[in-house]
Amino acid sequence: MSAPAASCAPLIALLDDEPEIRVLLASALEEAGFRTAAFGRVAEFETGLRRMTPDVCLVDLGLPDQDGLALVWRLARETGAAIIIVSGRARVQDRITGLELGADDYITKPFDPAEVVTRVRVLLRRGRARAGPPQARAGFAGWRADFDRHVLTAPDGEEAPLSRAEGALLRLFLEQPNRLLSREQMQDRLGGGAGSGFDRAMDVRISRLRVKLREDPRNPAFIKTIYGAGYIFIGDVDWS
Amino acid sequence: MSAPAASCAPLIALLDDEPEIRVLLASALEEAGFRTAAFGRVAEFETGLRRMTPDVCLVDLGLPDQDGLALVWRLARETGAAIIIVSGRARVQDRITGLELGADDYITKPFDPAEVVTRVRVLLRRGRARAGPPQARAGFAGWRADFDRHVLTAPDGEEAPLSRAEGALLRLFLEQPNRLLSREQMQDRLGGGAGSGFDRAMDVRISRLRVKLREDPRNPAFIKTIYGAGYIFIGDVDWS
DNA sequence: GGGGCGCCGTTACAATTGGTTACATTCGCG
DNA sequence: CGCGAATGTAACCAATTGTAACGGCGCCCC
Repeated sequence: MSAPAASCAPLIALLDDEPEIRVLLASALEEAGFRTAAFGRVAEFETGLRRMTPDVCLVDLGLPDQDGLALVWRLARETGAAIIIVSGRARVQDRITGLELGADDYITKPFDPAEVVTRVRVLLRRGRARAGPPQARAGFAGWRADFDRHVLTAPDGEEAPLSRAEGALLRLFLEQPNRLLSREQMQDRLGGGAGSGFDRAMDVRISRLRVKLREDPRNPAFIKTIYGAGYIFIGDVDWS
Repeated sequence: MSAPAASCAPLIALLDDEPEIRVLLASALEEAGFRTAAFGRVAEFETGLRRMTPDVCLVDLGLPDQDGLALVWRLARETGAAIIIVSGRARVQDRITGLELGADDYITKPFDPAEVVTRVRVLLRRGRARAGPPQARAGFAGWRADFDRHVLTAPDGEEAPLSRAEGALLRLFLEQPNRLLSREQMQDRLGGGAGSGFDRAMDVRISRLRVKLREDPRNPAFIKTIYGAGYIFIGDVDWS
């Protein structure tokens, strides 16, 4: 959890089909010092998530264009963001279902914006507490990466130099293991220059990093490709 | 965060002055597989905390012998346990105060024990999420599916990579074994493309998944077709 | 200043994925 | 058994991805 916000204030993504509610929530959250990104439809929302990494997602369930619960399920699996459901359905069974599917909180309408802001803060508090100071070394599956010395050590002890781009990319993966990262998100984090529009640079960087990780091209062990979506690093990472 | 659970089942500490509520909550939690420790007074509760490390504390606010909010504040600072306030006070300001002081959730009376259990699970889920990848493996009839690594292992040990669509589909089946799934339900859940009107895509996906499962086309062992209705996965699935 | 060298973005082309289509097969129902 | 609808699946194709090859750029050393 704890998507380490790109720059400064935590980013809250909003999904609600009613514009007044979007405005109500967005202004309350911004007044509290958060950045917000509001959407009215599931499709837009998911497009938006490709290029940003919110810390918390606030989603309304009663959406016109798609089942909100399916979205919650996907969000819980594919993003590290905390999820708060805001819904008009107040029955206990609805709440239980939403929470079981992966939501972290469930707020029923009508709601008080101040309470929503507080619950957002609560979720961020837990996420934040975990984020330690940036470390320079990490290990996974017998491998070691040293980002100060820019060296990658294989399980058999052999060392390979990591170039700047490779190191940044590997570090990004190791900070977010087991999470889907879209190309846009990766580009954002790596500050990878203009790279607007059509760019295969990320694919090539991935490819080169895979070589140093001795990946089997047919079935990579660490960096998996999610067709049409991005990449995901699989493994237990421990920073030390 | 994430009080390192002693050994087996997570421990939930209860504090409520009404014995019936203690019993109600304790039995619901134990039925759900948790260990519980119930107390009626703040003093007893704090004594108990010296000899045990609960993963979650469920505390009632309207206590006779001490201000509950002060207790919440101490718990939040001094223990790593997640805190859920259970209170008769339903005003927004009460909830905000409790959450600001360090509670992770706030449930108002009267409550449904099932929802309390679910919210406890949610908090434990977040605490554990840090340790490693979520459990994303399932087994059935000698087969193993690893949805993080996107690998399907046959009973004879042979591994086959699962593409994204195949993995999502298989996962959907394994989460709902022995239940009829209509094409619409599956499409919804997989969040697949616009699903414009007439689509045979699902049939083709099923077909491809059957190949990897080495199904006999004449008599599939796992994925049965229900003519005119949908598909159903037959088998004992255990998630580990 | 020049040459060598490594990094890294770009391009081109091969391989893979997954939706669509077309046609064979099966099912439900007389 | 015949018929139409539903399903299985091979084949096709557009989009996406892997990666080898090329070339610009900065850097170091002489």
